[in-house]
Amino acid sequence: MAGTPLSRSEAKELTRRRLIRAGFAILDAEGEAGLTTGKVAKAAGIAQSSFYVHFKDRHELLRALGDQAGERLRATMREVRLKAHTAGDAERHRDAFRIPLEAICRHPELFRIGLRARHDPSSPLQDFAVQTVAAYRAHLAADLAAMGFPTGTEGDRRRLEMVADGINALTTTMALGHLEGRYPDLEEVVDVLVAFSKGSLRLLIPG
Amino acid sequence: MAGTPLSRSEAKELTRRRLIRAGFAILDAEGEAGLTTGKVAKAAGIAQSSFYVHFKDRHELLRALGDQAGERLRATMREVRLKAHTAGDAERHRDAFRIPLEAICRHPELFRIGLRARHDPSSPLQDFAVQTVAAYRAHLAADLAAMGFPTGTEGDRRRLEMVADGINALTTTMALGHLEGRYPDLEEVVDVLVAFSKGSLRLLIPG
DNA sequence: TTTTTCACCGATAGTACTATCGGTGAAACT
DNA sequence: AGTTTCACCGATAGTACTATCGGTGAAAAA
Repeated sequence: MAGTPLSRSEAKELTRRRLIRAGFAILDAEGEAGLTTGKVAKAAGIAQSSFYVHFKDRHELLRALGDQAGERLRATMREVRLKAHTAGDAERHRDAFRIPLEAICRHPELFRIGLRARHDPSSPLQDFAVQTVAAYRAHLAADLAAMGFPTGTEGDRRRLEMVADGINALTTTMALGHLEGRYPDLEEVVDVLVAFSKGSLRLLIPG
Repeated sequence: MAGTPLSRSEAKELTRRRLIRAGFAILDAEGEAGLTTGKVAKAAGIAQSSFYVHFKDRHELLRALGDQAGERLRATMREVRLKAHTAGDAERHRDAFRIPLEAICRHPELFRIGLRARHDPSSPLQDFAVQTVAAYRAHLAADLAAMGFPTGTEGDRRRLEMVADGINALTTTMALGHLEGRYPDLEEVVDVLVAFSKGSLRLLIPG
């Protein structure tokens, strides 16, 4: 190992990153109840009391983890979406399903944390998780609107939201099944998602 | 109030029921982290220490709540399924979606507890929740098989499971949206579920 | 009536955690 | 060089909870 002459601020930043990394690992393995200042600090190689050099309190670590999870997910989505642009047009439809799937599979721990927090009223991350899902649902609905599906009446828009909500839930569920090893072939998962969505989109066609 | 001359065992049973009822309320409102022996006991009107007259420890209460939740859900499903038998054949398909929806809406707190536990590794209810979902998925897949969809190859069976998994997720999501007030019309929810499933079932048809 | 049982109580030991405090040594200024 | 800063440490006060214990009075058994 090259002796790394870290400046003080660099060393501090490194420790903070270690705390965040340990926080994600513990959150994923043991849930929010298992995330204590002592455990994170120990996993990051510092004393429990030194935790407070980096975070005001336990709550602030959770907020930081939530923010970072959202940021990473957005970044992964963006990155993986770039590949879609290079694909042929016939593949575009399948890509619309494969991209979120890949984003989820890239960082399953973030995904699981969000899933858990969403239904946990004792979690400080609940609002964040609910908002993230709502934003994704709205994003998907907007994409469908851009594809030409009607949005004239309030009923139209609600239908669009329901379909978006459904597609989101399906993607989530299939990704979970894939991660658990039940659906090993990602292309087959895309097949199923495409089939489900074809039925729902037919509902949106006017007349 | 008629002075109720309860026998000792009747009084004990009543207290136990009060503890369970309080347990459900707290679990739904504050999550598993908020469910302490002190809070349940207080809500049931007894001292914290008296909690241990009825349960060996906190864990045993959670097990009891899990068992009872499963039992109640099964009972509700059975009850609501009886209505389907009286309906005309044209309505049978829609009933297949409406029945689980109504079962969920009848006891949303049990449903939310299960949803939360499923993704929480720190929850003693996790195994129970995961098994419940797996059982429901298998049940649905068996129903589809009975409807004549192919189950010859392992691939066929996996497809069937994926579709069942998807329908389950959609039902869950739509019920949640309905409970949150986003999809107030349950018949419209059924419309959307039918549309989604039509697409997926087309995938299962051989050829 | 007398005795036993037991659901409930208050008190408390034990545990696990949060957050604060004063001290320390090396890095970063002057 | 001397001085200051500060990331880290161990110790600890404070909090919230779990689970146990001996005591009490009314119901149940004798």
